[in-house]
Amino acid sequence: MARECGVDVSTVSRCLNNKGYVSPETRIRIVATAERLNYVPNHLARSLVTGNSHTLGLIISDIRNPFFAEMARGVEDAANTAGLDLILCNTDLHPEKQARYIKSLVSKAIDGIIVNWAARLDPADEDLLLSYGIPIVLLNSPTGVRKLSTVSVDNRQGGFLAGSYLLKLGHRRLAILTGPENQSRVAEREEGFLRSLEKSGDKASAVILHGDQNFLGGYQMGWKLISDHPEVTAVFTHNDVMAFGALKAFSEAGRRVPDEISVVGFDNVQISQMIQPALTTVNQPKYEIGVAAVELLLRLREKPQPTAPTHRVYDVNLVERQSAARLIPSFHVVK
Amino acid sequence: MARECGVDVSTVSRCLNNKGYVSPETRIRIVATAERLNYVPNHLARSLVTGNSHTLGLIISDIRNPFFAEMARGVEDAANTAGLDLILCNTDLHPEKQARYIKSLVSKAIDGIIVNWAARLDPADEDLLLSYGIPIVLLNSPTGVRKLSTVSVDNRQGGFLAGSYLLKLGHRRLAILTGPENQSRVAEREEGFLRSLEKSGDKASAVILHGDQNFLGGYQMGWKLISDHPEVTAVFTHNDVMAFGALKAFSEAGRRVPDEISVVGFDNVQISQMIQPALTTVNQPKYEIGVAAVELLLRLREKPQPTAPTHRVYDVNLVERQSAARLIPSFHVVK
DNA sequence: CTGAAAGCGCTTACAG
DNA sequence: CTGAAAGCGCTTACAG
Repeated sequence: MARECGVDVSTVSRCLNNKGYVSPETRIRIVATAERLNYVPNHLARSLVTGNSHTLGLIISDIRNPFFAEMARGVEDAANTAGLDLILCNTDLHPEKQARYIKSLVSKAIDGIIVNWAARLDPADEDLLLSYGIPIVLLNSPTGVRKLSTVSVDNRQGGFLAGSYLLKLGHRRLAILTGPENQSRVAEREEGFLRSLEKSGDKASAVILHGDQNFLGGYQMGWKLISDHPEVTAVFTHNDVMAFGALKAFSEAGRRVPDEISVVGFDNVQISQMIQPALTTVNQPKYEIGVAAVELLLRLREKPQPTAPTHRVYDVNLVERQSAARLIPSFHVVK
Repeated sequence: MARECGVDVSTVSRCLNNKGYVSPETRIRIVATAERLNYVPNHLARSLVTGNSHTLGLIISDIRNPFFAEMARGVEDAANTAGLDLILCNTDLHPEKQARYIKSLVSKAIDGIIVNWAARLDPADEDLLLSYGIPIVLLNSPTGVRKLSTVSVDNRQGGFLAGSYLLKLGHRRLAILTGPENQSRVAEREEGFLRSLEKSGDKASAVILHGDQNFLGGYQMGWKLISDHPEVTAVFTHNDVMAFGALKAFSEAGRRVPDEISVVGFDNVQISQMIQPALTTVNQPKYEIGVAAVELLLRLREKPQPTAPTHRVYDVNLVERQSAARLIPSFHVVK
């Protein structure tokens, strides 16, 4: 490209990057030949010199989870706007897979990593991550985060909103279908829900079932609930997909939603408005979370490294649809 | 790292890459210091020399579409197994955005690109793509592909299966809710469906509605169908999400599925089994398509470039669930 | 305003 | 078996 044009590579470099002086005539000539040759500069070589690869890494459990797909789209759009590419990594929450990915990203001089951390985060993990010297933002707040920045959602508030809403509809026999207790998210949503019961002063009670955080888990717990606790009239699930599972179980068992049993989910994934009845659920700003994570990353890249971590917490809100309704006493099944 | 250990960088390189001779003693020493220093080799520098970046590009319209999410997961898993990272690009089917992404990937010396091509593919496009000298695999077969390899699905067969199935259930007044006619996929599925009607010999007829290929499009066409063609008892949609939209419209209109109207979708995305009634649909091996695309890419990377393109076409199959049923004459609404 | 030189951190023949 | 040398394709001060 340079010899084709009769100038030095350094001149081409200055020209195409718009830095340093280049005479108008040479500029025109260079741009013209670049176009003619369909010249694509080698970004790798540039990265090796400048030390930044214009690439971001996103580490999540599984892109097939619509929650992550929506968030990933926010990340990708924000990255793209900033001129960065996005490397996608699915860990299935395996810490070893996560560690492998991080190492691979670091070796590619990645500009930053956004990660939905797989397990508990102990101080040693944090120090290791920090030692790589690249910006890192967590998409959740695993217990124990002290030095890394995070973007998350007010899970307690979400649980509280769901509980308050069901109480307001007149329900007193409630249930929570949720995931493994050791996850901070799970614990927080449950806590918020239970706090709404306490605050109400009514003698409302809640059955708590733990299971897998997916469709099948929701389905199984749905059946278990019906057989073990037929008195329950309202259910809060840890996420939307579990709500879909519960809905299926209730339908198979002949329990009509929302007439006989109300269901409130969490996430507000796109499908929740497509199903019948449309799901009442706690909305998380998934796309915005993705965008915010990129923003934090870019800010970390500017500042000197050992800066105080930022924690951005988004509010959630309840989206009323058709899966929850006022308790009709006549429909109330008594054991 | 090299001086820390008292050996030359070239020795470190040979050792860590397991190529060339390294004495057992030095090997041990090198591995030990590498571990102690938590040394991560700079992959960028290596790529600059070897000319391959161990990264793949995946270009699709939108990762939030569950069809692509499932395919993307297949791509990512296969890439990961081969030691490659995956760059994700969402184009929203904008050709300019697509072109920008491709250029960016090429400049990063990407090992290959998998792309769900956005528009028609004319010979000039193909030549441009080929000129980059990197492996490229298309995830669809836009009309006009001659020199690029593709992985796709037998869309005609899918349409045919759906049509035959509905005919077998006794339906004679049918409808197709589909997307814009200029897309080859759309045309093929429609063709296959219509061929099943012709072959049957029955005097069956099909209403054809065109609209947006998403939930809203399916919803709108669902309503339109009910008001303009109330005699129709069975519907085939271009994809599952459109089926969800139609289902919602039918439900709102008080038309019971499958008793009064049957619905068959296309794709078999995970949610199709979660909804009520579970969707009968034509299954595409989405994950396998993603894996196959990576395989083709790797094969292209081995062979000398101007090799004959490969076209892998997957079979589809009908998944019977609850949204389609035998026509019950008494339920048949006559205009 | 432009070219020559050094260097980014590796790999790869090639001497020794 | 190991080191010295050249080079991957750029960028970045620095002369001229």
